Amino acid sequence: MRADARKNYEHLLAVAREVVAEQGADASLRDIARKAEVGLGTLYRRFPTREALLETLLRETFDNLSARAKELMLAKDTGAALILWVREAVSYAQNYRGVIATMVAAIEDPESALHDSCVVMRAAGAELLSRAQSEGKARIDMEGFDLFALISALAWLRDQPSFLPRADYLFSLITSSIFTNVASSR
Amino acid sequence: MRADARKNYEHLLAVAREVVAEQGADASLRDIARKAEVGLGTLYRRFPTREALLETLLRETFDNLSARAKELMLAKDTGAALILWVREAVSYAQNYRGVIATMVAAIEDPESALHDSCVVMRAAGAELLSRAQSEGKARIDMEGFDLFALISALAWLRDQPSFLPRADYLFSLITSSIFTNVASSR
DNA sequence: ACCTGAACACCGTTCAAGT
DNA sequence: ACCTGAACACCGTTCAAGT
Repeated sequence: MRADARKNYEHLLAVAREVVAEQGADASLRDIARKAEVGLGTLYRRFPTREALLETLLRETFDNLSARAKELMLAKDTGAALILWVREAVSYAQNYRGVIATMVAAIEDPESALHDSCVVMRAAGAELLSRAQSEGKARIDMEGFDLFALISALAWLRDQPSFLPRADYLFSLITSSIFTNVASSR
Repeated sequence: MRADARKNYEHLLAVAREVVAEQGADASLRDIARKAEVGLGTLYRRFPTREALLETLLRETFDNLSARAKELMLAKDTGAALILWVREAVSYAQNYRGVIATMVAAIEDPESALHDSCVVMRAAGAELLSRAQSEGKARIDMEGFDLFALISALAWLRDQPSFLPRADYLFSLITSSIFTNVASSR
């Protein structure tokens, strides 16, 4: 990449990070380009889709979560390690409002730039889950898929201002289901 | 209302119901007016906001849910009655994709046309919840607020195509948290 | 009283024209 | 190689002009 292009790229990313943090994952791309003082086409050249931009913004987050999962695989209390990782995943997602819906869609769409990262993240959670299950610390009918869904629901709840006052309670309520023994569908 | 106005109104509603069922709660209002063969201003005259339109479309749903709650207050198994009502609420929400986010926002916004209906719905659930609680059939630290949040999360999960294959399981998983005894936040 | 649609200020996306 | 911004096809919302 040429030096001037590189500079544009870096600046674009910095501005995008701010704008997305402020306006959410569906922020106006036009607005980002404008605030970065860059032509709209330049943004599209570097990030052909919105997912591509989000993926770059979330790169660090995904790496951190993977590293954290690896660490937590060594923790003594497997149940606590699982919940802690879920909490961190939700907390990261909170940085970019609305990003969770895009991630959920991406995990079933191999074409999405976010696909691979989401799959890796789900796999990391699945490992922590199955380790807890092997010690009887999590219900055995849950799969990595379900854990990803639970994290998504928790992240979505956090995104709703109405629910903010009870966000911590709702987290503990919903995660408590991981420890119930049977599927009481009634 | 004049006869011609009434006719426009009815037709508009019928078309809106179809389009929203198909495209979700954020369907194009322009598209609705176009398909109803009515000027865009006519739609805005009858439904000054998107919430107003959704409220009219959901009128019947809200009434049904209220009636159902009343019936279920007489059921013998208070726990089963609660879960059944939650299931029906989620099922109704499913008719209009994305409507749950609007409802969640509306419940804290007295200006929204959906506000009152959402509050009534939450109150209906709260009654079923507290009846179950009085018999030890639901954890006592839950409030109507939390039940509404749980229903919202369940409805949101159902709206995500990725999660469809495990939707029933996820319902039973998350609702099982209602029966856990303590907040295991770990 | 009611209806219409142009007008305005926004989008996302593409691509011809420039350096 | 890279950048720009006009062009196109869409929005939501308002409101002057018509019946």
